[in-house]
Amino acid sequence: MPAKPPTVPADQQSSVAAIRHLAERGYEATTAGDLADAVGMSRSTFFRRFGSKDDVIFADHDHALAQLADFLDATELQPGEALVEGTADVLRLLVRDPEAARLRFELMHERPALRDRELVITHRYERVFARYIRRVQQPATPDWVAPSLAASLVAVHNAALRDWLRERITDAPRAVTRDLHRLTALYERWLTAEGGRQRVLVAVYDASGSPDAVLGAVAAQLDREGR
Amino acid sequence: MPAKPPTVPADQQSSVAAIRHLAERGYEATTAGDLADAVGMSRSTFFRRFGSKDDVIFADHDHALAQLADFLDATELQPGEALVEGTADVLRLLVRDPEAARLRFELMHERPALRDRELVITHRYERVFARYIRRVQQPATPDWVAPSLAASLVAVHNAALRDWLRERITDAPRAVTRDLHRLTALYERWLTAEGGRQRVLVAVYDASGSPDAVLGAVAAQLDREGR
DNA sequence: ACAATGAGTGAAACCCAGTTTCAATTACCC
DNA sequence: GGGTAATTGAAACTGGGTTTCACTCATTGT
Repeated sequence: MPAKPPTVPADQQSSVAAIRHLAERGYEATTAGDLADAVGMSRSTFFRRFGSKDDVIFADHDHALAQLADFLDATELQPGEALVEGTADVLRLLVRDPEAARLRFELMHERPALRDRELVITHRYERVFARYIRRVQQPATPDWVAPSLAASLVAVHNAALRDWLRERITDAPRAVTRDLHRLTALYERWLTAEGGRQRVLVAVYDASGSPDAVLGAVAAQLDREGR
Repeated sequence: MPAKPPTVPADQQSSVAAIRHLAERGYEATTAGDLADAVGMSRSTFFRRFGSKDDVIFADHDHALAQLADFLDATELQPGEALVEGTADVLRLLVRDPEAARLRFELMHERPALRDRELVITHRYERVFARYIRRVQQPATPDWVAPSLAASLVAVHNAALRDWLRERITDAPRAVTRDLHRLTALYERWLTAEGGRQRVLVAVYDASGSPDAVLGAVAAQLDREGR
């Protein structure tokens, strides 16, 4: 599989038409020639534009991936927040066109080969995440952290997408944001300078105060520590 | 790509021969027919046995995957330990035949398509891990935990394998065991009953005692909590 | 012993995704 | 307008993977 020319936005509509055609007539039953006809170009041009019969199905991933890379390059957010936001943005993009997402999903059930293809495509996100994490992580972070967290981000994203496609959840970006916050919290010590410090809170309180007063004092102390 | 018959051990030698041939003559330059000749069977039989030109390169993964599934089904180890041991065992198996591993590695550099193929194959480990984690995790564990941890296990494994192939480390199983212990520690609260309990230690002590006495009392209390 | 069944193999024809080549068309630019 | 470069289409070609069929050789039942 050779280098594929970058997908221009105009292709987006064509690709939806192609996906629709594939879903209606079946994946195997549709030849590359049929597909080319369906999107209104010659077989040659079809391959030049989309690279392969499979890639037409995942055309928007190119866009989402580029957007993610740009975002991570430019963001000023804290690393944990940046990862959560970046991942949620990708999901938002994929969820924006429910019809395409659902047809893709059906096709992937019909054809395991497409599942594989999707896997490969989503793995490119992993690489982008890992590169970003390596760039922003604390000094002396072990090598395994970046690939490990990157893989988890993609896995959590994919799980949320699946749940949404199966209609187990309705607000996928919200769900993924919640889950990702908990995930990145696990890695906080390598993502933020404060996370690395072991802290001991010594609370000295007036024994004559009420339990509520003690709790209040502890809460105030926790706030001062920053979350 | 249809169902592939399970790889029998006899194929293992054949597959090494095939890999060697591919590495020597180049991937593109070798047709499926050449490969069939190289391993001493007809083109038809070659496809029946290995399913595809790519799969012959990753034939041992079938074995490793089956071994992992059996191990996780049967083990009595604590979940965290089981995951570490299972993953390390897979790595041990892949590292056992350094020549095959290295040739595979070279081929994957030459042909990005093979990288993709490997990705798909290693993803099957993720599913096996996720299923096991879901089975043993604590009640009320959030849904995202199993896929997230499973993906990390595979990622850490792959990172160790890559480091070993690049000769950045010499004892891959040892390195991966160390890293995986740290990884599973992050998820301990969902993997063990003790990890899940939030504990608050309230130490009431005699203000007239020495600091050492206080520390001693605290230490004793911690011991009684188990660990 | 010997048919019958069935699994494994090879040969050949076949399908189709993806590539390559070349000619035709279009767009662009001075 | 004319010349150049990029885009498109047509057609032939390569090779992976499938299918069909015939053949061999165990295994099994009688």
